[in-house]
Amino acid sequence: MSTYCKFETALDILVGKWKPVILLRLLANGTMRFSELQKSIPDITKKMLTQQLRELEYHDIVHREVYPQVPPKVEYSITEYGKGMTPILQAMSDWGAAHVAHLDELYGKNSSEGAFLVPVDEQAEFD
Amino acid sequence: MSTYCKFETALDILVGKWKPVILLRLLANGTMRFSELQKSIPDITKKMLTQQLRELEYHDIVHREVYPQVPPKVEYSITEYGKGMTPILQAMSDWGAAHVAHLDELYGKNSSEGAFLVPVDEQAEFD
DNA sequence: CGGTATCCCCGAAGATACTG
DNA sequence: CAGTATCTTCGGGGATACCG
Repeated sequence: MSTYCKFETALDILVGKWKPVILLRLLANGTMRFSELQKSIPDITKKMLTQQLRELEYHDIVHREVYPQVPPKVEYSITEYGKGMTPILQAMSDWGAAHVAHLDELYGKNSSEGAFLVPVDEQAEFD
Repeated sequence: MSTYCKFETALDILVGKWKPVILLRLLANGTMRFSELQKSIPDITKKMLTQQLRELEYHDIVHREVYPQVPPKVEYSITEYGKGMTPILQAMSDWGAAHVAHLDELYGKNSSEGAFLVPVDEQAEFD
């Protein structure tokens, strides 16, 4: 379990191809159904969405509310504890943005060629 | 290049199995030779060490100083720009530590069974 | 609708050997 | 000493099918 560095613990929560996106969606939209999440993240598979959500749930970052009815309905949201992450998330986001600028400065903007194909549509925060 | 989330940029720099450890070593010790780094991180291979260092160098986080002599001598250190990361690193570390406590609270300390086999030896900061 | 269960692939990381 | 070069392994993640 290589526990000689507590800050890798923080990383573990953000790592996994989809966790950042999921977190961002939930923070922006508040409460979302499984299918809403899936629609809002075009390329994710059910398997991945489920898996990442379960990990976030284990860490008490995401809350999973099951409505026992047919057809099933499951809603996800950020826990109160999870909201405590926002400052760090925000800090990382800000630093990331600044860093992109720094890289541009160092290597020139041409390095970001065809990027921004994704239209920035509905990102409420942390872009 | 999936650039719809600038904070993944921040993650990229910390991700990679060894980047956190390397960063911590360099922050703690200031300037280190390649071999010093390798010795201080027992399980890393030359290949991995080189690769991760190069990526950090590209991002202007780590400085690489080559002394043209035989046998070669190469020293690595954190750049001034790189030092600007410390607040976030510190924040993540703190949050990580708190989170470990939170998990203990939720699931009990027994979940950390055999951990801490590594003797905590020389971690100057961010533990 | 909100998931599991399987199978499979590819790229990150390990092992080993060689070099200026 | 500080790396490359090459080969191999391993598991995260994708595709697809099925289920309560």
